[in-house]
Amino acid sequence: MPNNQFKRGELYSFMTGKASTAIARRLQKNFKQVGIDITVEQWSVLYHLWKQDGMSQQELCNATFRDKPSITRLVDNLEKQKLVKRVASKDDRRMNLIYLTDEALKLETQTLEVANTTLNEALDGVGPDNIAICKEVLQIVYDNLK
Amino acid sequence: MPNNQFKRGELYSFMTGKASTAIARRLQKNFKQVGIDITVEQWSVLYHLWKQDGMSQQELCNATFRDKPSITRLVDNLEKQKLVKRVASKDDRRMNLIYLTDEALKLETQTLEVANTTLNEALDGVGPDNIAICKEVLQIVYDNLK
DNA sequence: TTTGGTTAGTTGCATAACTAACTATATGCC
DNA sequence: GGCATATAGTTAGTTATGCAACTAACCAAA
Repeated sequence: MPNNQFKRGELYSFMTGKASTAIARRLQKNFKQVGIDITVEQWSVLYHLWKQDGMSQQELCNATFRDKPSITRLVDNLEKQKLVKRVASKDDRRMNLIYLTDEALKLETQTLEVANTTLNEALDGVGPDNIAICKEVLQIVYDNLK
Repeated sequence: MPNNQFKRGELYSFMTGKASTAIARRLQKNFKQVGIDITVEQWSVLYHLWKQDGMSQQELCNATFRDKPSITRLVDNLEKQKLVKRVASKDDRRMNLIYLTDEALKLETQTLEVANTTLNEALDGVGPDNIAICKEVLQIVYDNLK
């Protein structure tokens, strides 16, 4: 049973994710502005590798909420840019373990600063309580649908 | 001056829009399931045309928060599927006015039902007050960055 | 009326997404 | 061991996005 009914005008912004598109665009622009030449999607992969280096592609799929072909190509492109290296696992030769290069390790601090700046631009004028509630709602939405 | 500082773990979900990705995927899946053969991006264009038929491509850019090439191609594909027609404006021959076909008019009610269902799936377990706050926050984010 | 700037739309190129089909390796059961 | 099945990753085809460069039409000022 539906717990909410929406008037037609209310559907749209929720369904199309304008806010998250706007954040992604701004983040991309801010990367560019400080001379960081990676896409936001590549950043999302690096983000998880900074937390735990040597993840498999499948683990990156789960972490980034992307499918396998997407990760294959993101890793392809990151490899081209010499930011990661594929290493075949010795335990299970089906698996590639993805390792950061020194180059990529250097990007961590710099990109997190840019991400922080971007988020502050985005949330300017929003109170901390409402940010918390919004995060919570988005988490529930994700859990409901993933 | 930043009004919020984020711990590293808090950045990610906001920046990558997992929730909106999940909603878009589910909406796409639900369209497919009831035999509606359009992409969610095409739906977002039709959505505005149902409200106001005969918009120009530039107006669709503003309404859908997409750039001009994106709209050009979405309209290309919608035209291929015989859901819209480009009509050169008589007042200003640079402009294309985009008109819905009868086929597309029939889709309105059906897709809005699917969208409503999808949103109810997404927001299951979220209280109305929190939904309102979340919408408000996302609107501010959008306004801050657009 | 001509020139220069602006606006509407298109095209080309690179990256990314989803689906489906594929290869290769691993695993479990007989 | 051998076969069926599952898992990890790749490839191919279609759609979509962002950016930059382009054409065509409009408009305003000299």
